[in-house]
Amino acid sequence: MDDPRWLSQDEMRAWRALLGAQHRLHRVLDLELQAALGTSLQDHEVLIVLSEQPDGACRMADLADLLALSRSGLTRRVDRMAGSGLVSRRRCSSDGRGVFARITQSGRQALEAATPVHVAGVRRHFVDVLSAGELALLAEALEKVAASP
Amino acid sequence: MDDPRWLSQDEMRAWRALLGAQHRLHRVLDLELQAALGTSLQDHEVLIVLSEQPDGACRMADLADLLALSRSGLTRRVDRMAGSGLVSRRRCSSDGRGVFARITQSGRQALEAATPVHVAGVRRHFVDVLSAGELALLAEALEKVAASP
DNA sequence: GTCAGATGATTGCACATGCAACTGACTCCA
DNA sequence: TGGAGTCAGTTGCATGTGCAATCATCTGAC
Repeated sequence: MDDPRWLSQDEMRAWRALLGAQHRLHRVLDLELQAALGTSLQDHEVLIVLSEQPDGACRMADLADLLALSRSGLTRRVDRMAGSGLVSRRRCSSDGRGVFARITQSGRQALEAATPVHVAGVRRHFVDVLSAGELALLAEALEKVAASP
Repeated sequence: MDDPRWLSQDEMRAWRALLGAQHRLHRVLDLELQAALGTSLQDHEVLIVLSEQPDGACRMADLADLLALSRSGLTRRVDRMAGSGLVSRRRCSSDGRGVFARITQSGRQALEAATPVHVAGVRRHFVDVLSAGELALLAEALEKVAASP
């Protein structure tokens, strides 16, 4: 129990539950979105983040951080999404190296169409399974984990 | 707030914290294990699960479920690990289609060597960031999420 | 006994990802 | 002004993954 080389029962349970919950949620939400609208959860996440930025645009590096994605991964995802017309690229006027990814009108429409499906999924599989108190504590606890050095 | 088409502030926080925490943990634990011993977190997870099975062996399909991995993904992972001698395959005597994956002696040694590093990482980045009460509640809440239909 | 259908595992293929190397652009100091 | 060092983004390459198709085996009905 106290041996730092091992985890206690509760610690192990919490650890495995975290792994299991995340995997299951990501998977089922992606499938639901695909089935309903043919759009991927990953594209949807890009659209969500961009739609929250001023002017719907964001520098590539910042976007990669917000999405917890590597730079090269983001380059290619933006490639694909630009190909489908969901986002556009724009050079940064003040820094010739920089590029903004920007959500397009078509991207906003796709986002609007997908959001009800996505939110319903998050509710059904996550929010509604928990009480308000559990949710609040979960948020607090996991924010500490995500932010810890 | 009550509009089922949107998430409340707290719900959104909890949701994003879950995504962020999981991604960060998986990434940092994998890097630590790679740096310390050159073994991947994924192989390590296979070894953990197998070592907990009676006789250190498990049917492929069951193992895939326990690891939250697709069947084909598991086939290939076991291929690789068998190549490194960490696990072995054995046909099931009572069902000619079935295959057992079994942890080898070398696999147990690798597991023993990696466990302190892995456990220390889980402690540092997850367990120690939270109180005992938070951990218990987290476990309970996330188990509900992982198990919900 | 045999054949149709179900089941466990594997393979073909396409695709998303990360790391490392690269390119072009910026900064800053001599 | 010019050149070294840094930085943003992209590309080459290797790898890991899932879905669909496939193969071998089992099961049950006749």
